[in-house]
Amino acid sequence: MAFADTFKALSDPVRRQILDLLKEGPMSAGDIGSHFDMTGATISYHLKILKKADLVFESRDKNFIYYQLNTTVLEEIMLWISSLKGGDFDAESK
Amino acid sequence: MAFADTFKALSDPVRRQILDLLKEGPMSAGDIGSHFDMTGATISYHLKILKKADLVFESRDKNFIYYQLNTTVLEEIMLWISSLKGGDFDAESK
DNA sequence: CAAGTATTTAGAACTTTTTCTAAATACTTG
DNA sequence: CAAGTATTTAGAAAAAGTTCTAAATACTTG
Repeated sequence: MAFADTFKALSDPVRRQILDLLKEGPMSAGDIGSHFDMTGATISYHLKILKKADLVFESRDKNFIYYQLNTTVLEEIMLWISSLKGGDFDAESK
Repeated sequence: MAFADTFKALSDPVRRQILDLLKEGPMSAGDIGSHFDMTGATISYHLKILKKADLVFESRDKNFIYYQLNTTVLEEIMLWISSLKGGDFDAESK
């Protein structure tokens, strides 16, 4: 939702790992969970936070809910970070 | 120190605001504190976390401790984020 | 529609983070 | 060195975040 939510969402290692998994493509909640030693309920909690931060979105098919990366918000984060580095983004990348 | 510490450090709004302040240049702990409605002890706590994450470093002069941005770590963060966006950083920025 | 699978929600326990107050340390200068 | 200013440390209280178990919801298919 907001800038602050995105940073909060990214601050947890489990959630970053979930995002890494989703680089490969959409994945059901259950599949995601199978990569962790945690209950499905806990995974669901993390997915909710990622969803709230607009870092993922879901789509339903049959009995599954598939989660997918949403990278649009990352742009904003990159801009903020590069602003710390003293200005323009493109100018720095040679 | 580690990747995870950097994200943790960036997850707090106060700390992000401190980094924003430091864009203008080095600042003493007291000066930084004067921008917030918090005790100096709390500011000191946040500075410690930023320092541990290598996002700032300090230098002493007279009776003051000046804090300064250290942007080198941000590179790593940017790389991780851009990797989520499906690969190369420069290739995406047109 | 009943039974089964997938996922989420609720609520409690535990852990971590943030903040404060009070005291300690560090340095400067008369 | 004493007094003053700047900052940090310690420890406690409060707030926020993470995880679990148990139960609820949602959807699918025989």
